[in-house]
Amino acid sequence: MKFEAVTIKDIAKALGLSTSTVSRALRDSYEISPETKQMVLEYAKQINYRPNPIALSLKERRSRSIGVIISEIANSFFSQIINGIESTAYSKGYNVIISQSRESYQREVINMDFLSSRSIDGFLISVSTETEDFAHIRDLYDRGLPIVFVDRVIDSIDTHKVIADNFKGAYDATTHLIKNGYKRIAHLANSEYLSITKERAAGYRQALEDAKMDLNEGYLQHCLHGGMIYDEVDYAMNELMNHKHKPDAVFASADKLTTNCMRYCRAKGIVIPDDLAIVGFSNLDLTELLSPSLSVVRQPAFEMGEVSAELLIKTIESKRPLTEFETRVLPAELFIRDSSAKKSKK
Amino acid sequence: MKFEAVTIKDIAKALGLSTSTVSRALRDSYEISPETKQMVLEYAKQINYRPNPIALSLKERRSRSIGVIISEIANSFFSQIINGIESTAYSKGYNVIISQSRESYQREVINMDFLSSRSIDGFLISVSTETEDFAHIRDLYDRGLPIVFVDRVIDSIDTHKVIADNFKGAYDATTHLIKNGYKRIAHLANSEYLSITKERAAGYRQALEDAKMDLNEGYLQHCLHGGMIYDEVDYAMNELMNHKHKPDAVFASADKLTTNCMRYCRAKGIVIPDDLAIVGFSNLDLTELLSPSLSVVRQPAFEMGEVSAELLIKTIESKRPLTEFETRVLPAELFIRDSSAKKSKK
DNA sequence: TTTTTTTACGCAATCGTTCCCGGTAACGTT
DNA sequence: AACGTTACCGGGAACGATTGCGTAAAAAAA
Repeated sequence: MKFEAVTIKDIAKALGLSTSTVSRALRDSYEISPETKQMVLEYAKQINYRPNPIALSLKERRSRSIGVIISEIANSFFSQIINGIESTAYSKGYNVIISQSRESYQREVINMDFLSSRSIDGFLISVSTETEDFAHIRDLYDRGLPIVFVDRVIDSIDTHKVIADNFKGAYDATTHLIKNGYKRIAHLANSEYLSITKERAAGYRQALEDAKMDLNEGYLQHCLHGGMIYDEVDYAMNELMNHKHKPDAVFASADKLTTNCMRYCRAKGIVIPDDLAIVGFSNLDLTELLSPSLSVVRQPAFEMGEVSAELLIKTIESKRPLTEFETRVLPAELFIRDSSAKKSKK
Repeated sequence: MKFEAVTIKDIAKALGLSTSTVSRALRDSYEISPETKQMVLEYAKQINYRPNPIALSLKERRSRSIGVIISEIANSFFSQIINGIESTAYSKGYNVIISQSRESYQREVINMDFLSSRSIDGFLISVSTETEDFAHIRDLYDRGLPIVFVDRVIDSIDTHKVIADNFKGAYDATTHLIKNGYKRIAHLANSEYLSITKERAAGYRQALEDAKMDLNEGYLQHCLHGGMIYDEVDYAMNELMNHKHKPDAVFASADKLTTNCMRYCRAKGIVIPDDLAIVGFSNLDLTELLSPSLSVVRQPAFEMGEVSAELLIKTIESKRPLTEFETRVLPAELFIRDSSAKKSKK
């Protein structure tokens, strides 16, 4: 099946003009007489002419579409980021093509390869939790393809970056637990490779330090897939709960980590927050409906998407290669609910 | 910024051949000698040649990308559908371009217009709750653009359709409430325009009828935006709870309707399921973490996405316009949890 | 009236690819 | 020797749009 569109040629033929004249008339060139212009414009509107974007892309060697590499859209944080991206992209006439790595390095490489061969003008990337080797990204970067990182950035690649204030978010969350009387605060962390993991762990450490509390290295557990696989959370939580000094609170540093931690507690009969308090990074919009309602650090995902798309499009449309790049840090906010209620004396 | 790709011309020049020969060698044409073929293939691999998809699109008059129109990706049901779509689309070499209507008719029209002018080979559509007039869809359909409906279909347009068994899902959910002792079962329904609304309401009615229970018309409340706006749920629930015979159970027919119904109960101090039992259509993956855990009718969203993408691509790639269309009905499954526990005698 | 300038348009190249026509060898057949 | 086959390859026209350049006619200047 095919559906034939109207071309500039059809207009030219119908009006007895050349294609160049029609093209110029449509672009309102000065060297076309007002009468001709009006005639063309009217006819074009009448037959609902639309310039063929593919022909334009070929001519201008740009596709007006950007590729987005994220772990998965079924994650509130990322779906909100995408909303932000689409918002600015569409307003500037760009298409958005989304591709999910599902926290797999291999899929990330394959997807980027696929998209980059499909004439993408630039990439918006949040690397997978498994990604340790950046050759596939550096490769495209070196060939001059505009790239902007969101959330999970790569320090060694010099380009625009948009992140939340992970350090402060983690610091605030941990400090909140401390103030509410928790003494043994564990950290259920994301993959060690990720920038956000390091930043959040640093905030966690600093909070403990500022409160003159010792960091028990056994309280730090990493999950390579960011909690996407329940078993890794199960393993990590078992490690924590079998510790000789069982923690009384957990600071989880990702959406899935937080919810799967709750799942674990349900399964094991651990009462939140009496047995174990929980605060986690999460952008879920129904944390208050959970049982108990969940205290979270929330990132400004929509804005992050907007800003990163703006920066990417700016890079794409700049005449010459940029040399100055910025890193935008947006605030993360702590929402206190029941899962981290003041510690009960018992 | 721009990044220059290798073209067939570069290969031709480097190897002293014509572009036609190179093209044919790459496509393994019989009229090219094995030696030439190998030479071209080797060199192409060496310099990492990738055919320019845009040039191909122009030539073949197809873009190998499909447009998806849904209400919003931040909804588990739709994000799962998209996963299914991407899964088959990517495996067949198609790009997926997603566009969200956010349950707005106007946005749906604008987005479809935008995408159809961007050389889409076909559409996968789940109409918005507001969509009552189908002219924008019929228009494209009449011009021969392949279209497949998912979930929310339009009866009057003859094309492939993929839906869940809404009637049975609703019937099962309602029957389950009846069996658990609930006598006054209300139905919090989606927009009246939607096909799914009618199908689910029919299942609800049938279940009541089969149980020899009267349908109280006051128990049927519609929400024009499928619960996306809290206030409409608030209004509808107030109508229900102020009914002279206050219902003791609610069957909600959409994801957001269900969760916002819970929100309402929280806000009003209505205890679930003691004061009001709830069963709803939902594809949330953390219904068991809610308080109380939520009984749901779950749709096979991923499969629906897969199947619909398959049907769409089949339509796109068929040589002549199809005349026979199928409607695939996939099973929906009821998961019973605490929100619809057996009615307590009190 | 002649020359110059301006106006308004067409020609053709271009983007990267495919594919319809050729064309030219080197054979084999009569 | 003359012709037909076969194998291989190149030229060039598409696909739809833009754009530099050329140029006819009209207008302005000489």
